Amino acid sequence: MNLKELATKLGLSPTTVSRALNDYPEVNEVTRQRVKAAAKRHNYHPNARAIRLATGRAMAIGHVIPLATRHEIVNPVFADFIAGAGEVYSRNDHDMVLSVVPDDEEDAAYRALRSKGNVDGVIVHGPRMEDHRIALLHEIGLPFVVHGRASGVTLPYPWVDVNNRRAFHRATDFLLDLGHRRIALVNGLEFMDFAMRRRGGYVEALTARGLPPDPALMDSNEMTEVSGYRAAKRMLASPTPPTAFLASSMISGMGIRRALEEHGLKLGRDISIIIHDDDLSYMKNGEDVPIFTATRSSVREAGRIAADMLLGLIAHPQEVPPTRLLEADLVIGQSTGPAPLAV
Amino acid sequence: MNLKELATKLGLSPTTVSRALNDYPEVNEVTRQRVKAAAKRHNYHPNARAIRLATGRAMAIGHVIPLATRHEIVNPVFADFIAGAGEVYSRNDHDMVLSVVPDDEEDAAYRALRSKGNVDGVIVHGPRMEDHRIALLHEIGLPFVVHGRASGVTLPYPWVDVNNRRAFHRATDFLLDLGHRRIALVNGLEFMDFAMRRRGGYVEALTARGLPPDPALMDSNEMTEVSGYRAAKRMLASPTPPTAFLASSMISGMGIRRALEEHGLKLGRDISIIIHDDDLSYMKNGEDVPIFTATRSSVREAGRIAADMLLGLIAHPQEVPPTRLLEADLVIGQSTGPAPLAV
DNA sequence: ATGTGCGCCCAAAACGGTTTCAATCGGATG
DNA sequence: CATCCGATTGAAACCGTTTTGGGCGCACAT
Repeated sequence: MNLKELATKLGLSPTTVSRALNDYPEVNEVTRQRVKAAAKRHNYHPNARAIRLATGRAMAIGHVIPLATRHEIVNPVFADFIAGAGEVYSRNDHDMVLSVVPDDEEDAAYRALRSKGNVDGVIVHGPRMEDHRIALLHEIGLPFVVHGRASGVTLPYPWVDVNNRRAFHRATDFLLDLGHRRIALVNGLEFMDFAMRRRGGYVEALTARGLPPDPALMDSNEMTEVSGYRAAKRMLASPTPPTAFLASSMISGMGIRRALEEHGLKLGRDISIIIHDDDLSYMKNGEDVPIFTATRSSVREAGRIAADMLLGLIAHPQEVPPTRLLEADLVIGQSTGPAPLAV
Repeated sequence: MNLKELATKLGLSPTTVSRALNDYPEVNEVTRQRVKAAAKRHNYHPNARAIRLATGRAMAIGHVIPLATRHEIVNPVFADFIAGAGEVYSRNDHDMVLSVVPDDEEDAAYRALRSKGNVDGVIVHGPRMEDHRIALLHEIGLPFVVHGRASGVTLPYPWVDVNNRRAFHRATDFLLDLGHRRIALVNGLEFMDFAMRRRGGYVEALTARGLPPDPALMDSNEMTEVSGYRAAKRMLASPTPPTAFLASSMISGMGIRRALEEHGLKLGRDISIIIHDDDLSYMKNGEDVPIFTATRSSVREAGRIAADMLLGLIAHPQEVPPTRLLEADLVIGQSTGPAPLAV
């Protein structure tokens, strides 16, 4: 059942039927109702491929997921971000198209999306410092929103980000207020912009209290259970081990906890942990009571906001790119306590 | 730059240019080279929307992700499955389109995908017992492959699944051989087909040794850290606690471990755990040495296989649907040991 | 010389919608 | 009564490909 068939069945022209269904004002209200009823009755759904060709719009948003050939890490927060963004797309009759490409083909993927025209815009994931994708997308003229920011990029661009710096500053302050002085940072890879900012907040808080940051207490790695475990193991083996950990993710936090347990250290009494909690649906930080004290910010909500922003940008291009900075909550759980008196 | 422009620039008809680029035999080899060179030089990429309309194929595969309105669990294995499938799609010039829809609109989403024609086929995720989606897809004539199986569905249908029953049978046997007699099962939700099969394997192994399954040792819940923790807490509070746990996922396993630690039980000595490990890229079960003894099967590889199967099915429809049963490895880690002598 | 067949290419018709431009009609205006 | 206008509708062009159905020229067999 296509438009032409429906039109003849109604004794109308395809033009009128199309206009009736798309709520154009110039069609008689009676006709419109008749058309809509017939469309429903005959279960007519306009062919998406034809619409896209005719309108020149893809009605789709792209997400390029680079598949790192070496470490092959699929970002764990990705699923939740996608879920949030996807909700918004569905509500607005847009498709979400994911391109999984080897990371050395990422630029080509953006160019292809643009020139083949199968998306109207893209979300940029996991920005790095000086991320070159922003300039690329500007150049090829593909609307986009960055999830995160890219320090060092001078062009203005639209983004949605968590205030990572402030979150980690607060978390560090919280530990300092509890008397901790040797606070370890188990961070993500620091060429990632968010990780750099977190480190910035941590260092800032320490130096504000006259404490020089200790390189031996700073780890930067992929945010996996194992690397959290290893970092903690290494630091705990030191003659002057930390009394508190600041971890970049729930998963690293679990690795740290495993290391602590092997050392017979009781969480919240002998040693403290604060994590950053992306509020992942499959990895809740406890239900009623949080497992870890945490800085929390829902990545799913970030997905919704970014998707909304991008659709808005496509519909009404702005001269000055919109931005949105989300603040993380500090939730107090059972993983933090006063610093033990002796080292 | 579109086909027509390229054609006039070459002094050829669009027909010939199209044929040259698509490697039709009836075009002169010299002409073909000339066309291809020009296409590359002018950076010509055929418009995907036009191709789709003209060919009637969407060159895209759909994945419908129901967004449970109540518990809102985004399946943690989903990201890795998608990554695997996405690799295959990219290699075959297909798009992957994700539809995130409220779960009561899932059927409508499949119908819409079909009638609007924006995908050529779909992957069905998370099949349940008697899953009605299989009949639905048959009815509307949309090619599909199920990731998992649906017991009780009599229609033949294509699927890719892990041998969950055998995996859990083997794991249970392994624990029995170590002398464990009170083995707990911390399972996923048992209306899910995979969970049912796992329970089947577990019960089978127990009864084969004359041990009646104890309902108090069987938990069925969402596979989160918290629910693993709770199940373990509850069971450990019993006067006759288990000496071993069988967990449906890495994440539940971590929750169980947290409970054990609170009870001061040493993993691998006082108590054993075997998990099922989907080999998620962001949640490796250790690197050199496994954290948990586990039944392991890469969900990412399953994604690749399912995608391949679906593309094949679309290109060459089969009368008898292909199926693929993957066997899980049993990898021995440090979380298992002989049953303690006293209860 | 006359078909015949093949190699190569093109004009035009799809594909299924949207959009531009024009037409019709009844009623209001002057 | 002629004209103009707003309300409706339709014919046809268009979006950018693929595909159908020739067409032309040349070699080869008859």
